[in-house]
Amino acid sequence: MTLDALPAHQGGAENLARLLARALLTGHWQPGDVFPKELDIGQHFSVSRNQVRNALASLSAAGLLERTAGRGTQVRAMSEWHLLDPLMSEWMTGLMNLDPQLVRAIYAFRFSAEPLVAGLAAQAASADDIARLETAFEGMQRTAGQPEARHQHIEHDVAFHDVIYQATHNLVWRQMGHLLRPSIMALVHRSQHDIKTLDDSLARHGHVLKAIQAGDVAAAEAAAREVLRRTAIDLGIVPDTLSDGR
Amino acid sequence: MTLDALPAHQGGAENLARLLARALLTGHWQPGDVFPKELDIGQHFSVSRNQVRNALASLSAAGLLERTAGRGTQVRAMSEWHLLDPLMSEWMTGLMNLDPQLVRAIYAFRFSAEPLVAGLAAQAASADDIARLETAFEGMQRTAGQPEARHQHIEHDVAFHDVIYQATHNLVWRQMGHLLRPSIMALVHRSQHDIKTLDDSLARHGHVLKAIQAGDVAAAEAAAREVLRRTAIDLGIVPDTLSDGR
DNA sequence: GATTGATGAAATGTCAGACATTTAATAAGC
DNA sequence: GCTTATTAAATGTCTGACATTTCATCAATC
Repeated sequence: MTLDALPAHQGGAENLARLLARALLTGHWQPGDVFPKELDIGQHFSVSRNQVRNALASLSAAGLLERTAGRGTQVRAMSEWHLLDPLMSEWMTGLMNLDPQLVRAIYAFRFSAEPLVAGLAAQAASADDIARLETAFEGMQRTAGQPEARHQHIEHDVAFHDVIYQATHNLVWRQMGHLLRPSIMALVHRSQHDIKTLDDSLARHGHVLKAIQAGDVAAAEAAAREVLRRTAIDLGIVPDTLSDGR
Repeated sequence: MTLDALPAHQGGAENLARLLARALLTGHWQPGDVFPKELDIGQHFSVSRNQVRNALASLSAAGLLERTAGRGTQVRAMSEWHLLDPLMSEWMTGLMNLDPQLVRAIYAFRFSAEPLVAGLAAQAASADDIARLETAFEGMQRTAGQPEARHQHIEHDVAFHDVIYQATHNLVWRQMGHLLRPSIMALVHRSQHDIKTLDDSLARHGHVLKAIQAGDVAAAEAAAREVLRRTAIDLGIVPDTLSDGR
């Protein structure tokens, strides 16, 4: 893989890092491949070696690359990636063509964890949390079925899930919510087609809201599971086969 | 807080980063405090500005610091820390005097998540996973009650928990297992005092092993919950009050 | 002929200094 | 008193040189 296939960049080491990271996340390089050397990258994008080094340092910190003095820079396998690094999360935002294997893994995680999280939220949610959850849900209702408001609808949907993670009032789960944001966004983007599907999805979200309002742990878990089943159907994933290859 | 109270450092930007990170993690600075400037740090530790900048870049990436041109470097609040960043995990390894609030938050997370993880492991564990789990358990048994082998006992204990996360065969949970390693280590260190406690802990671990061997999801969840209850008792944590302050 | 050692090229890592940019405080001017 | 220059101080950036690590090549020696 060469640099020529990549889009131009708009200046700034962060932009360069994002650009290269996205190329890696979408599989433009294979694990074990040698990555272009600093000077070549700098020349190709017309940036200083400093910028390149800063960008590569970020990618290296995220486990996407392995750099060793004298040898060069190598691309690491997906199992080495630091999926929970906030940088990754940022780079993944808006990426619609993520590696399918990665999408499945993240969905599988949510499918196992989110019911539990909803249950914790039902226990720990404050009045503020519930108000935020209601706002998000009303936003989803208001924008449902309006093609011109699709973007807003997705925003509300993602916010709904995020609030649930926040409502656990646990530092670790909260981080998790932030990190999953882009993945959830990507999943939501892929699902939700016709009106019928959308209504069903909306109803299932409503059940989660009601359960959390009532503080009913078991109901919240069950309702969250139903929301994710809906997502799975939309994505064409069979829930029985969620674990990664052995 | 000044730099004078910190230990000397052994060269290398990574060591410097770890040193400063640990000072932050153990509360040597308060949120909002201004952090020493690059040149002062460099002078104090006799390292180049480059090293300092690299170290500070890491701390900044982990959410410990916020750097803004012209103003300086500020210390961020714990809620802003990227707890799931692998760097954090590395910096926390071996730290015995973590902030109590942080210890509680991490334990609360494990208390909620680990039963689920054990259940997933019971579903997905391969023969290799089970073999590793048995090895770890046997190691725990072999070194139990021998004060001179305490370090090894802890290693086996941590390995036991790690294997469970690995056995889910899910990329995200696996990462989680790696990240929690140092925290688990710290928790295990604090617990396990007398023989009686240790025997009880060992028995509870054994139940988890048996359930996973049998592929019994519900039993694995219940057994993992019992292991964590034991830990909670040792730590003096009341499981009912696990959610963070509202 | 195989092993060892010396040499050199090529990559990343480090340093030092100058300069740019941002921010905030201070002084000047109306 | 308010606005606007000026200045100081911090982080950010660039550049060129040098250091270090790694690997390949080739030669020397046994």
